[in-house]
Amino acid sequence: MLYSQTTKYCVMALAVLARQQTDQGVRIRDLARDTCIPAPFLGQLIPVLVRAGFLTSKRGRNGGLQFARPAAEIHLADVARVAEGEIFFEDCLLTLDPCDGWRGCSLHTVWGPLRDHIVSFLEETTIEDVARAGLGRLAEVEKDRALDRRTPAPLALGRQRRGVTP
Amino acid sequence: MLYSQTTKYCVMALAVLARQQTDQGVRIRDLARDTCIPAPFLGQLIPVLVRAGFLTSKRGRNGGLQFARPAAEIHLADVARVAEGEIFFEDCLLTLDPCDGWRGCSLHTVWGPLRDHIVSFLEETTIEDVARAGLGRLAEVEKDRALDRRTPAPLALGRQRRGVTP
DNA sequence: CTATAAAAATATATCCATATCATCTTATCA
DNA sequence: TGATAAGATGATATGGATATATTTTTATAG
Repeated sequence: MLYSQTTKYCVMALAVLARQQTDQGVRIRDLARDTCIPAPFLGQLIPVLVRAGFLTSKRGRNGGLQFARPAAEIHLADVARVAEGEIFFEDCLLTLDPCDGWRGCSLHTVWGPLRDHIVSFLEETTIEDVARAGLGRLAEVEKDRALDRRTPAPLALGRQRRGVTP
Repeated sequence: MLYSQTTKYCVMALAVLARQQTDQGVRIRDLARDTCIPAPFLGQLIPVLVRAGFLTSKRGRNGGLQFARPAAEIHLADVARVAEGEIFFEDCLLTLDPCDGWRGCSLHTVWGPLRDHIVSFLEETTIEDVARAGLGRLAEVEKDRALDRRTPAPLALGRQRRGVTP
């Protein structure tokens, strides 16, 4: 995976929250249910996202989560920086020169362009992009599921991995 | 990291080996020294690369490692498939629709192009590319090191991470 | 002011990639 | 054939990411 499960959880949580945003706060418990992130684990991710300035949280009755700034201003790169650390962006995929780490890496001509491409993607894509991109396809997915219910899929060709998120 | 440390070790080992290839076999011990991969760990990676058909190994005196096929015919994607499994290529970075894994993922329009780009890179880049790409820069790196020895670097600005390979 | 609902904090457990260690097997040379 | 040099194998240790459970703090309704 390009980045860790934890980072992915953060992206998912923020994107799903962006869809549910109202003037009411959203409870961690509900967000966990809607994202299928283990609730206690999400509960320990949230304070990180709050401290990072993405969210505000309010305790007590009628508490919950809200965005501290618009989802359109939160980029995947921001999330990755918080969840993976700055090191993530300095990563070298192809280090060759022995024992000298990225500094001595002589392969930036090979790896560099792809790396730039990846970083651009993370810098340009916002949580709102993620939240909205799905909407167009949701109906389609629903139709798909309805079909599934009527005509069972053929055995073990395609579709086997349903539900698996590696 | 795009792929795991183990995969990176495999790529490094193969690339360094491609540079040292003679009619003699190369010893695991020496390859470990030249790549700075922990020797016992490399010793357990090698049989995997042998079984995958990248290398041949010969035991006993005058034994060692050799390529089973030209380094120019081994692609990074082949190595990743062996070290990470096929799942690696089906990975979804942005799964949003709750509890449905990659199949229900509605974000392929966002993530798909980058993903294709990454896979193409892995499919097109060979071990020989990696092995040769560095050669042009080696002299430069050597000069750099010589300079370092004469004029100590300023404290804690830049260069701090020398030797770190995240 | 008290009960309650919520997030925050803390401590602990689990799992997997990574790494190490000890032993076994094989091939060659003297 | 015995000694040695090499890779193969299997058991075990470690660390960090992931996950869970428990307790503490805070805010609000009533």
